[in-house]
Amino acid sequence: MPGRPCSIALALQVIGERWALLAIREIDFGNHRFDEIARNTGAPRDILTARLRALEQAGVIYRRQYQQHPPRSEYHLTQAGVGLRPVLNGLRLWGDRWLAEEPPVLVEHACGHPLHIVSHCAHCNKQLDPGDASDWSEQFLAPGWDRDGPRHESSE
Amino acid sequence: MPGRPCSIALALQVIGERWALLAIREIDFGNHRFDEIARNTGAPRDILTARLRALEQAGVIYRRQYQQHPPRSEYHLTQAGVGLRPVLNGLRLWGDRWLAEEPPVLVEHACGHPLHIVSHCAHCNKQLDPGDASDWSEQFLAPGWDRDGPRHESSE
DNA sequence: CTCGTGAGTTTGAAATCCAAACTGAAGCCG
DNA sequence: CGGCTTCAGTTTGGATTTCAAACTCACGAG
Repeated sequence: MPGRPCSIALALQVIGERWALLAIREIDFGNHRFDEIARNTGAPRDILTARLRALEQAGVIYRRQYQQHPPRSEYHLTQAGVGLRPVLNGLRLWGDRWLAEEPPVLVEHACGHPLHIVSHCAHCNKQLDPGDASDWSEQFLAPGWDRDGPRHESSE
Repeated sequence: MPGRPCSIALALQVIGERWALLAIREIDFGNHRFDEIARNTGAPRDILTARLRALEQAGVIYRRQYQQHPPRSEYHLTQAGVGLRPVLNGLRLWGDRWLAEEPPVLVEHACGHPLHIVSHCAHCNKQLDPGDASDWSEQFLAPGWDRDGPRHESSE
């Protein structure tokens, strides 16, 4: 696991694999059972099993047994899982904007209008995004790194 | 490609593969050359080549030759690519919040304070996220679907 | 007794991934 | 000139993952 140390990379280790986010989408949708998740994502069932276990491990979802004997459980989002909604929303909006042929799926905000997210800095309340969180190209670097990779001060 | 029709799934087909988002992160960082991207992501070079080609294909990045003879090109984000920043930010913030041991990497907003994004509905300007774009569990469904999968009205 | 549902597990072939070595084509250096 | 380094890939061959489909086990209904 070389590469720049970075929470994006960290996050992707947890939810970056092929079916993970779709499973989370389904659970967030209210489809808590294995078969529903499998059907609606299209994921192979063995892979889905593996992903769900990994996501549970990572604390993104948890299992609740709703019957034993044939032990059957439902999958639910933890707080961390719910915390992925902004990511899901971001992906959806991006997909709608740049990928969808027909913009079919409209999400409405509680206010009754189609959802269009704008991000603001929580402190100064200014709108974000146009690269305004700039300078992070420097800020972002962990100590011991520069833009060209790890800095080798003396030995090593 | 079964599974629910959905722009999240669409988006993931483009940027859902293992190294895609990290490559985009690097390019957004200002590292436009192949070797830098390879180094900073840790991706195998052949895979990276494939991903970059796919992303170019998808219109997320474009190549600009900066010399011929040994043809060498730089990678840049298209508008669609820049449009992924909210997703990148979302992932970063989520990773920082739920995954990072030490919250090491602080990104500063232009206002000089640490970046903390809040999302607002562009129309009513209310803050979003706590599942407030609710009801999408219904809104989200494409025609011909209900929560349990495709609806079979008559034939088919 | 047979069928259907639900949540997996097993299987074996096919697709991917990967690290490391290799390939030109310059450019720099003494 | 002869040799080293940079850059952007390609090639290689083995390891790992993915996948669809079939199978399992334990009910519950008809």
